[in-house]
Amino acid sequence: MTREIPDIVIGRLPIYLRELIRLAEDEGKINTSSHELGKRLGISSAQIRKDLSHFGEFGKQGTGYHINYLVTQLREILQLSQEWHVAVVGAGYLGHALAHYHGFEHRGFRISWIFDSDPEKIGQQMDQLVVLDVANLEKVIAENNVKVAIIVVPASHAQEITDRLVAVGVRSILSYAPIHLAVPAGVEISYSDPVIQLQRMTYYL
Amino acid sequence: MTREIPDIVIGRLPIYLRELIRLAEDEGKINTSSHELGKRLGISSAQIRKDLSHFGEFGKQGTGYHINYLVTQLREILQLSQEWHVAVVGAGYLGHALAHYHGFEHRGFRISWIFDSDPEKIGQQMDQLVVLDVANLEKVIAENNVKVAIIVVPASHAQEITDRLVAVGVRSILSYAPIHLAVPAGVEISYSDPVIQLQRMTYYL
DNA sequence: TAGATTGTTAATCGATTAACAATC
DNA sequence: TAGATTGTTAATCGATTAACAATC
Repeated sequence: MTREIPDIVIGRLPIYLRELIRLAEDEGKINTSSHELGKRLGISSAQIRKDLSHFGEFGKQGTGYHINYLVTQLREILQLSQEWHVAVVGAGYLGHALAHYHGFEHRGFRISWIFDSDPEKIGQQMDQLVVLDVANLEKVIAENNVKVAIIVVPASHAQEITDRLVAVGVRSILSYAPIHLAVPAGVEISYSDPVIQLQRMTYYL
Repeated sequence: MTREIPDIVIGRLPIYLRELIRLAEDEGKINTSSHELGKRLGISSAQIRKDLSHFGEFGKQGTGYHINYLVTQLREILQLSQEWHVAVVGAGYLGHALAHYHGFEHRGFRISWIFDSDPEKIGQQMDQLVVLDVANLEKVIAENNVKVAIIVVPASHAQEITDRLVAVGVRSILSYAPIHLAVPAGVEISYSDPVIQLQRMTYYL
């Protein structure tokens, strides 16, 4: 019987991973401790050790964690050893920004396709990509066995696009549309709506 | 003694607000219930009632909630009756997308300034705005008593910009830089890093 | 009135933290 | 060895849910 690992724990692993890479690459550190990592992230050292303990024993008493080793382990756990090809749906300003963003590199993802329905945009070059007709969405996704997509279409079209993506096998969706989307069990969805984030903060002003 | 309302409750209020507006504007509904709202958002009706109960009694037994009334109340709670002027720091692709995004309208925010350090970009028109020299950041923020900012600069500059914003009075920051930022108590910070969100989802693939 | 739904209480469930033996 | 830090246990803390009297 495999223990069910809490979602909230999974959600912190990428944060640990990002900071560990920063420690190694930007600061040239070889080792770190749960205390050091926690201090930098505003997370208790106990929580970091507890989170990691769900997956194995990665540290050594007295010396802490070898950063490169822990990075490798976290990448395995999160299935980031391979590179995931990502489809972006919507070639507006935000789709444009995503197509040009280099922050995906070496972090497990590559934007490989971008779709739009506007005849003016279809065929246009965007960074390394050419904007494809969204009419071919199903064909491209299915043929390439795409599992990850980013939705940057208007709210009015987001549910339809979601349904089409899910129907042809996409199982991880990041949506920038300001709307709650319904997805079947087994499909992960994550949202990014700047207004929602700002509205939470104005409460405290 | 005022009850301390959990952060996690505050975080759900904007979600409720967004869906209530959708119910009213897109579907013409006048009333709703915690059950209906919860079903649409994938949240239990008990949680919605409990969350709202922290702030008062907004519903009626038998008939539920009058949507417009609840919307008004939530806007008051979240301090969205006024419009907050927002400074965007960074006029790259993402800053460009934010400047053109119309999703802030009627939701409590207006992008009023955009800054960059690149002489090529300073002076350029972006939607209704002109790109300002980041050297004038402190002056503009202080003179206009700006409390809310969005950071879209490279990770390498994000902490410096954060410190400068905080020093002149900004207290709510939304950062798109892929890095954890240190802020003093009393300053709220929220992050948006698409890679972090994608990495959490690939665990389940 | 009968049916529906609220606001709230108490119980349950789950996450975080403190503490420490083990050990590098 | 002495100091440091892990992984883990138990205690604490906090959030969610079930249930229901009140009442529209």
